[in-house]
Amino acid sequence: MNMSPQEQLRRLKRGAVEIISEEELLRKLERGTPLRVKTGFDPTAPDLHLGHTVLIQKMKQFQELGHEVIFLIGDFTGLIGDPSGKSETRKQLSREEVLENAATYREQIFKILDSEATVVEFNSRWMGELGAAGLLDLSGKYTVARMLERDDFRKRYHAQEPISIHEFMYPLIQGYDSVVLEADVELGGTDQKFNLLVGRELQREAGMEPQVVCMMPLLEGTDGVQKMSKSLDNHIGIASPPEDMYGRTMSISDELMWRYWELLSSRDLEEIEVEKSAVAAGSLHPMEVKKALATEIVERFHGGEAAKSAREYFETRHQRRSIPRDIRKSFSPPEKIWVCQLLLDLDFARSKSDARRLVAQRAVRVDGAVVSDPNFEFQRDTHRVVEVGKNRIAQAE
RNA sequence: GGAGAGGUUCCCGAGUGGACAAAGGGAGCAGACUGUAAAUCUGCCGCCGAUCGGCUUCGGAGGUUCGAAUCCUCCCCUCUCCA
Repeated sequence: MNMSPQEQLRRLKRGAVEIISEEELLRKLERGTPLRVKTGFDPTAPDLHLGHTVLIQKMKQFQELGHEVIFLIGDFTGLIGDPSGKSETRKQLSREEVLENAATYREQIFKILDSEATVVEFNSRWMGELGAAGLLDLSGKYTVARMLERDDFRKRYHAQEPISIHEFMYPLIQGYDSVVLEADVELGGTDQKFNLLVGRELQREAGMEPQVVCMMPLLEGTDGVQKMSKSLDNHIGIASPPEDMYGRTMSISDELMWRYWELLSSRDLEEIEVEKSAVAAGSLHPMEVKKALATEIVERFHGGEAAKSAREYFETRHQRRSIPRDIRKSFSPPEKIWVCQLLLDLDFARSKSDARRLVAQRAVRVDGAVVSDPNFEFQRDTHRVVEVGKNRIAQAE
């Protein structure tokens, strides 16, 4: 794609929270040769969700502009676990697990990126060779005081929480990756700022031109408060079934919806603004706008047909509150079975006690009728569909 | 190495011999209300074919006691100060 450096910069800026620095990026773009754009991913969470796609979309944009995108799987750093999260320690992954996760990653990421044009790297490739001496040398390049500048470390330090020495290695290794890969640009979430900047310093020290860092916002999860993450269960997975994806999108608040539009949709910002004011003026129902958003998202990962049927499913199940024709989950019951046992078998309840509670709370329905007796028996010959709350439904074969 | 403070259910955090399956908050689940919105309100939130009752839980292992999350012993882990 032939585009002036200025125009490229303008496009690349969209959605980015901060670029350090824009001038440097412009200068790099002016060289006219493809830039090496690095983005690192942890190998422990192969289930990508919409939050990740904010970053991946940006990678794609670089790719479309003719730059070389490097998808780095931090299999070595994965052994440490990025300290930015809550979990201090992370279990070690076996070689097989890492490879398996990496394969899942590829599969998911190439729904968005061009697999031909993407370079996939593993940092164990050079970290393995670095050795203990090399690692010591690397750790000599930074000081404890500077490490404690990192917000996360500082907070934990002041809160008198444990910080293991090896956690300090994470930013250093990530920075070293940039040195090895000779990255011109590194993409990351705003939470990566510290690590990204370490890369610049290590490169400078190695006599290289420091990478430009480009930070993308962290997408809030469906709860609208915390960042989207699998462990908080506020995520929308890009591999999750269309109905689920659609439903979860619909459950976000109206305010959050605009954020999703901005960060996830390919629609023009101006167009989004128009809709926003129409909703504010009352001439457009927010639900309709949200449905369009949900449709666009499902479409991207599952195609138009799936998006359409997800919408239908949603309308039947939730808006009309009737039992949809197409139920994903099915089971083959014995002649008769105690409801609580059935709920447990279907994974609709954690335990029989839990199942009993659900019945007591009038959350359980069989063929649309509320079950109020905890001793209720599900009969194969007369019953068909079991529901718990709004989201759990299964039918007998 | 020395001195001190701690480790409680998914998370935070109260509880220092019985009234403790363990306060309170958060998360989660369900119900009401709705646009499956969000917010709000209400209930639930260890397990057991069980509204009684039984069993398992308070870092780990033992012990004292009619009775232990609470007392004692040893061990493991975290933090702080001193070295």
